[in-house]
Amino acid sequence: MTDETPRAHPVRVLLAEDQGMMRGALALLLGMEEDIEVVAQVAAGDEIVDAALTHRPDIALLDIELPGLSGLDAAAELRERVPGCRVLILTTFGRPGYLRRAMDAGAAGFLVKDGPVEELAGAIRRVLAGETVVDPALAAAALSAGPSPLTGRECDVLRASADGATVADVAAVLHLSESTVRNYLSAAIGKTGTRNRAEALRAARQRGWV
Amino acid sequence: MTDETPRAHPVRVLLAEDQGMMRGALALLLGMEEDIEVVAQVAAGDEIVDAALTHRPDIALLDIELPGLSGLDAAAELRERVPGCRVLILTTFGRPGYLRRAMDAGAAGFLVKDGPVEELAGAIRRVLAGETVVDPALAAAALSAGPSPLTGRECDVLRASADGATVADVAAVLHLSESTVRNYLSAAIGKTGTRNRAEALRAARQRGWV
DNA sequence: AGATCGGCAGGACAAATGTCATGGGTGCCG
DNA sequence: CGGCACCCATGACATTTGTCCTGCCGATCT
Repeated sequence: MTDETPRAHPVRVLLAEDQGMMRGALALLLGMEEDIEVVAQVAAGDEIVDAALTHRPDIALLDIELPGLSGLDAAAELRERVPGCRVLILTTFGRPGYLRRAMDAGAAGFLVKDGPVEELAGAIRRVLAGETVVDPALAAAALSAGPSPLTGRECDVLRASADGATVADVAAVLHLSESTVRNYLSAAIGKTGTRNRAEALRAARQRGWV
Repeated sequence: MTDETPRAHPVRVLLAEDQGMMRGALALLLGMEEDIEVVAQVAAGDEIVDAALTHRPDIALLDIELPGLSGLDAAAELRERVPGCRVLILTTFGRPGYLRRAMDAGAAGFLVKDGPVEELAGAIRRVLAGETVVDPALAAAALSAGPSPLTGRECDVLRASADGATVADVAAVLHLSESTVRNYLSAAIGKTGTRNRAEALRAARQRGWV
């Protein structure tokens, strides 16, 4: 609660990452920095907001693929309920669509795990200084991808069609008629410019439309 | 250079991991241990053997999903060409089939990235002491899965059917007739006890049959 | 030599999938 | 109010996919 000059106390960081080894390694790594302190670590998306409310971090470092709640959804919720906390997304996949959705969710930065570790602490400091940290190449790709042309239902059906689920399966899960499911699927295939569900799902994921 | 008690020199470790952040963090982490020295880091599977030949590590810490050559294939090659080097597999996915194939490839240990970081250094020491390090629950699952009933061609066709490739696509890639492709696919679906290619591929992957 | 297994292919058939046209219902916006 | 987009549903249709049966070839084992 005592904030005075630029950097009175170390940056308080919340770390959300499901892989134990990665989480531990990152925490150790960040802990070695003079001006950074990892105040909370969580392994599931639905623990993020609670942890942020109790530990009041300056920055939340969020993975996207998390059990419970996606890091992107958690980011959106953080913006509302813990406004003082900036969000830095740290993810395996540099999909253009992820970046788009991260920005929509109010993230202040977007890092891929491919980069060197040294980038991380720097990105945290830059985000805290008010900068928006994004890989320029990725930003370009995200812009060229455009917004999603898929309707909500088309998304649902596409998602439910993963892993070899049949039309009947999807219809049962979503309480739709089989005809309707096929219609949505056909629409999604058309909009993605692909030849079948599998390709459509792949394309939609790639562009962040699901 | 300074020899003390148990070991004359620190354990020489080769680290193969494609995610830069993970690789860097692990290297830093292991480097902090007194008795461990990371002598080489590579990001691609096809660099592993070369690096091992030049740096002569005691242990190779290998991810499975790597560009170029899979960590499992690299492990098999290491056993042949760098016999003094033990292999410890470190992977995201605790699929039973991965474990099976790792053991077939002559790995001395199998760790999942989910576990705590502290496990890692301990596992390295235990492997070096001659132990075989495997998660017991995973070992049980691997045994219950049984060996692959799929023939070589059935595997090929299944793999080529990923991501929505059509029968015609697969036939073209593998230089087969469409009838033949459908026959293999049908056989694979039957042997996996599934309903279509997508499920068959999923099941086969899960059990390590591809 | 005969039996067996795997690779390869063709045909015939049923089931699942994808396409299209059509229509009704809702809510939103100009 | 009239469009407009989205949701949901039918029915008809072409295409793709999955199943089954048959057959040929070569390698391997007994």
